[in-house]
Amino acid sequence: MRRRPRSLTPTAVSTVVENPAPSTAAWLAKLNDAQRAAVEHGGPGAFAPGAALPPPLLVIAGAGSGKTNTLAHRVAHLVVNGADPHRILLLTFSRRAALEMTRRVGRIAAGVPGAAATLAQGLTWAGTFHGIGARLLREYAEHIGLSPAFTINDREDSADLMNLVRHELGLSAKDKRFPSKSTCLAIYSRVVNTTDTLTDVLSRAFTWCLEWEPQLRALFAAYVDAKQKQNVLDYDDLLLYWAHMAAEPSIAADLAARFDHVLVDEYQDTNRLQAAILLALKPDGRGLTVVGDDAQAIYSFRGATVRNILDFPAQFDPPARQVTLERNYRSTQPILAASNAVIDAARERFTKNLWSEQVSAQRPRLVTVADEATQARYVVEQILAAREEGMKLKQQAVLFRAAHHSATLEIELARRNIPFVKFGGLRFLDAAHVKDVLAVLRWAENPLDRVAGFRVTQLMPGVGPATAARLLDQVAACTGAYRAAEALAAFAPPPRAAADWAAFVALIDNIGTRATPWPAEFELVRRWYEPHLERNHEDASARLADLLQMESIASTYASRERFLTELTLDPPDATSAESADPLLDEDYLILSTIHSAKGQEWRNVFVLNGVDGCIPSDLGAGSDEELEEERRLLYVAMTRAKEDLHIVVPQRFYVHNQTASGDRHVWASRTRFIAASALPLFESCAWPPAPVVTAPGAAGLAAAAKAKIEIGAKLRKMWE
DNA sequence: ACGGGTCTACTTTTT
DNA sequence: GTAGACCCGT
Repeated sequence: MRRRPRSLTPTAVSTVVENPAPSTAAWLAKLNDAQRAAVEHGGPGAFAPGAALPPPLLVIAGAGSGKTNTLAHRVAHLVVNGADPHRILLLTFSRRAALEMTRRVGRIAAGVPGAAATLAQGLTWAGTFHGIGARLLREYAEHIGLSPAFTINDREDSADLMNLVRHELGLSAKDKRFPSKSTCLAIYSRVVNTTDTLTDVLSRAFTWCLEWEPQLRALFAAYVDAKQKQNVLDYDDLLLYWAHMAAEPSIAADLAARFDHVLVDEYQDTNRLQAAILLALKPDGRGLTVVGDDAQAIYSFRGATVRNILDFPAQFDPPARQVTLERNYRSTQPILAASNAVIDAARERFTKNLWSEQVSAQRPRLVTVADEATQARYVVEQILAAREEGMKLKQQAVLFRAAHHSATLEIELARRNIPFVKFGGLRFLDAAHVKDVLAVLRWAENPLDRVAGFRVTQLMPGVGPATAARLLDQVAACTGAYRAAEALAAFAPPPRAAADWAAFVALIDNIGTRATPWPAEFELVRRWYEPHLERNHEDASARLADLLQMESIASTYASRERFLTELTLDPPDATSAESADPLLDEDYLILSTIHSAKGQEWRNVFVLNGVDGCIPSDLGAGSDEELEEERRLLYVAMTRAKEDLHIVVPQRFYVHNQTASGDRHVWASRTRFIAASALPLFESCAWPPAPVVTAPGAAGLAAAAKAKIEIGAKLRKMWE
């Protein structure tokens, strides 16, 4: 599980010096010219409330060019020059990035006379678009017809609700298959985030669903209606309500007046809705700074569009100022040369090539191995060898396109007792027992939440969908403050649930009336749940361990509402080898999807499965646009490396059930993004190295290799 | 109306 | 290797 600081407040240092910063600030001396230009944009003058805000600024920051550092310095610069930190809005891509940024700003400010004291109060508005949206919506809820007690559905919950609605509309009729719940949600989400029409989205990305357009439209209308009746929001609503709120004249002025400066990180991965929010907050662009790199845009599947960053300057009159950071401080020149060769082939781009002064004789390695098992052994041995030379496991990372690509490696790591933490892929929160307990808490928080209620009531033996639906209708019909408990007490339980019913009602009554304070409430729920866990699951003890772990996490949140909201918006996104999580100071290897590796760096980086079919993914090679995004994905992976980079190419890998023919081996070739002309930039080798042999033996080997290739071609033909 | 059993179709990336 | 839809016995 991910470890994270629990506080958003930067380290307070009690230096109180009233002097304003000197005009040529010494603390900016370590920045290069371009970085300093970005930091000081708008002039060294005062940014005190009431003063004219600086014009809009776009910072194009190549990989490893000190982007985070530059942004952090800019925030510190604003504060040093009189800006109120409570009136600075800092939007980042992930919660992790927000914490990192807040920490850095605090650290920089600690070294600047006068700034530390101001910043000790904290940068209160730093977070993701979704997280900040949730906070603002709770605050303004009553003005926009929301109850402030709304709960937030994560993707799974949203899909479940979509499914309930789909059944109610009778769309699960079986003569012709209707798109699955997650497909429906994906379509809906894309319409919202791209601000395109349903017709456009269907014909561009979901052509096989075009015939269902009228039904989908009706489904989405009913879905929106259900969310409103139940007082729940999904992820997209956090942006959508915010955007509408910001466009509402009566609220817009108030909202815009709260923030003098708005800074956005990873702007290349924002979508049109997010751009609309920014424009509503800062119509003339004054006070607005966005930072990003179009070469690293990898989230278009989520509705992000690189047009946001490409079109940013011309959006304003006069156009936004643009500063480009091209000097890379992260990687050696050979790693950059190879990365540049990959991204050079991209169709449309506006950053230039990165350069670095860090010389190295070591080119990135392109390692051919026989299969995935050999790939795993190669990676493990290289990692251990590097550790022998003093490189900690934490300074090394293994990156891959899809979460399951690391399965073979994970087994090998476990076998050799190498601790690791994996980012991306399956979530802790997806486990049934975790969802059960969270559903109880969510239902207590919001009795109208039908997905939660549905789940909770069906934990009772003998209660299925029909009984649950009847019960929930009665809950909705009750008008009292604690309607769930009231309806439950009045409900005649099915015979099989009779024995458990009293305890159930007592629990819901207790937590619904907040009779037990948080976090003791969590323990109460967990104890109530234990017998049901044992009844429903074979491996109850392992699952109970998860719940106990969650209980200790719960105690670090101030309230039930905070716990639920934070957990939904920032789920623990890492899993470790054993259920016990590595101690904070223990050394462990990082495994991560490329998407989750964004913004990070390691001394030694391995990229798994550098083959066509993985990067680019078979599923992502559909259109030119998707293919370009896959190329950028490889670029992002490569530019994570500081000193050593290994791209591993298994000649043969295993595919699970992609077709009716079932599981099978596939003969793979090097990813198409590393063109033959780029090969000199790599050190190509095979592993394990071929044994040194005498001349006759070598001839024999050459013949054998030739035979292998012919067989490979034959076997490929079988499937054509 | 529940719930256990079986069949089938599908598996990227995430706030 | 699994989640969801469907069937059927209780």
